[in-house]
Amino acid sequence: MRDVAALAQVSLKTVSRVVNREPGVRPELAERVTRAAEELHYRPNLTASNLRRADGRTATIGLLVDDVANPFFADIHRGVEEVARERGVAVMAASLDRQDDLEADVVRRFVSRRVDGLILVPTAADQSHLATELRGGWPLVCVDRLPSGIHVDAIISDNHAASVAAVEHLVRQGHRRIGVLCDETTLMTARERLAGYEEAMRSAGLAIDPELRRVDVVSLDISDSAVVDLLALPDPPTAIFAAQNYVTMGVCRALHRLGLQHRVALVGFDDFMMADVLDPGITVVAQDSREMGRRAAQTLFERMDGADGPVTTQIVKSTLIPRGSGETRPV
Amino acid sequence: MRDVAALAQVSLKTVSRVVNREPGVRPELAERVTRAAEELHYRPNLTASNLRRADGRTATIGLLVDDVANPFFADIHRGVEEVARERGVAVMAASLDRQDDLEADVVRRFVSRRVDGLILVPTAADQSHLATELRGGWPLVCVDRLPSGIHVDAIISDNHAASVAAVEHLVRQGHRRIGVLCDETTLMTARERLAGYEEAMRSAGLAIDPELRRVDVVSLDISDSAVVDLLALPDPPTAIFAAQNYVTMGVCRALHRLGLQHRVALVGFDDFMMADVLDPGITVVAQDSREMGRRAAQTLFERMDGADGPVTTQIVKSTLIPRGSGETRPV
DNA sequence: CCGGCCTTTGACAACGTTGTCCTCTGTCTA
DNA sequence: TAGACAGAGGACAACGTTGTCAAAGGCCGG
Repeated sequence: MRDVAALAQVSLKTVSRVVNREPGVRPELAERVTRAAEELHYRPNLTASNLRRADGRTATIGLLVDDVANPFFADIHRGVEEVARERGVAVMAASLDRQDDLEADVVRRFVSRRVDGLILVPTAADQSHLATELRGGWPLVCVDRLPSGIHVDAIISDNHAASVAAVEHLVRQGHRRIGVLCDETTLMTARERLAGYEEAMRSAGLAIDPELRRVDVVSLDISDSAVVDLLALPDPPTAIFAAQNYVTMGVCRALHRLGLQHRVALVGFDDFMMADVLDPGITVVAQDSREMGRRAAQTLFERMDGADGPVTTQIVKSTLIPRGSGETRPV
Repeated sequence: MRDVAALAQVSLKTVSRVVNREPGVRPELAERVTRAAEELHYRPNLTASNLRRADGRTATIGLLVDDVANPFFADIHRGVEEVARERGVAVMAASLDRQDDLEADVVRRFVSRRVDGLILVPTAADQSHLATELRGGWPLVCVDRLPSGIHVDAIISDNHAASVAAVEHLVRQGHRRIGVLCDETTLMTARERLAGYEEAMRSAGLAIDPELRRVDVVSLDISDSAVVDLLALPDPPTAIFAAQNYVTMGVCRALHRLGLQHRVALVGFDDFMMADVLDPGITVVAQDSREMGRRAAQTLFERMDGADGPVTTQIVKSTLIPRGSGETRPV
């Protein structure tokens, strides 16, 4: 900037004015500055600018998810990015891999970088440690899972209702023994979906057999073998409710390998690619993850802009998409 | 920091020393500073620190891909992140959506933020505009596609060889009319894979029928309808080589809908989830995209650390995984 | 022709850190 | 006991930018 000022024979401040399109510079002078900047390939240093600026904004937000490579979170990421891009805000993404300690660690790092706000998919069982970290109202929005221990805006799916609908759908096909596979119940989504399953079973007057419930299904492989297990029971389930994307995929794999994909019904939570191409097509509860990302970003930006209304929890509706696997009738 | 210094009754510099673990502070004093920092919830301001620091590093790198939600790029992202995390470096990701002008635009933005380096999946047909932007040796590494117009490190797949192998695989099953679907040929990967197809056809003594070649297949839907088109030809192909992940998925969808998945052979470039569960399993050339991301990040960090050896192009080998669809014989 | 006002420009301090260099204290050696 | 020396801590400037304020110049009305 100093060089530009020297070349254009003006003061630093004038260069600053031209670069920031502030009014009150003679067009002729502005032109001279622009040319000098061009010639020297001048690029403003946003870091320094942020430091000095009154609002101290860095035009950067942080996004913390389980895994940026998981299609569900990648879609959220994409939604966040779409909104952020419009405002010229950059997104720093980080994968937490469900490591509780990483959550606090990464948040601290992002705070050190003075991001303007954070979007978090809560991992740890308790987020109260963030309360001190974010005291003084650092904007934070949670997505996918509600945080516990802190009171902030959140965007989540209608986990409970959608799970009830999914299981009712299976009941309607005549299933009475319905298995359920879900992730660790420390996760709010897993708990809600499990609760939805149980409620639907109860209200249909069906027994809740603990044998048919498998929790801590944290990977596609574990899901696969859990299915093998379930189907080896003396009185195996005739239908399965898989409460998450990788879990559903694991069930698919197992059923196909066993050649039971047309015998055992399946409804999965969260849509995934090729679910419609498989035979039978996989009936899923599709979450609009991209929209969740968008809403999270919008909410965050509103808070950053000073919105101080009461904390909200937005629920994004999901849709049951029947494709065949959920319409299989019990033998 | 000023407050911490005041509370601990030391100078700013001493706080700085303690925070950065510089030697030469009495343990007792250091302890006092640490306690004060704790009490005031002091978080160092990395932005200011970067501004002042000798090396001017921001511990941030930029990643520019087509789309962060595309599983292929999401995996690259993940690979980059893994390496970056070890070094405490944050990753800013951005989707370019193949918009040529965005490439220059986003690079400029990242340069303004003074990222320490960039990892780019080249979108525009020509990257020479980056030469001026990055003059003076701003570290840049390209992934997936070679750039043109600039000479920088790159990590790519063995597109040509792997495509030859894929098509030869089909030829070996007895196919003589093999269709090929690929993306826009402005993309280096599409060109290379198409060239591999043609070479394999030629060296097998097979005619290259332009009717069997579809380019500009930029989405799953377009791929789907291209397949319908191809199979409606008077002399349709008995096998298809799909040169990209979404393209392959589109072919799958079309074949399944038409009920021809066991009649028409298929080999796809790039693996995808559920490819092994479909019936038949989809034979693919699997790229190790995560490894590509890792290597890109490693190479970038080496350059950032001052490595000034000759510019390299690393080729990450891909593997043909036979799963059934590629072993279908012609009728 | 003078005083007031508006427009354009620049000088200077400040943002929150760290690099440089200096001072002070205490210890060791001759 | 004096001098050298090492270790600990602080004062100050600087990083690249922007906010504040004042100065300079031109224009207008009286």
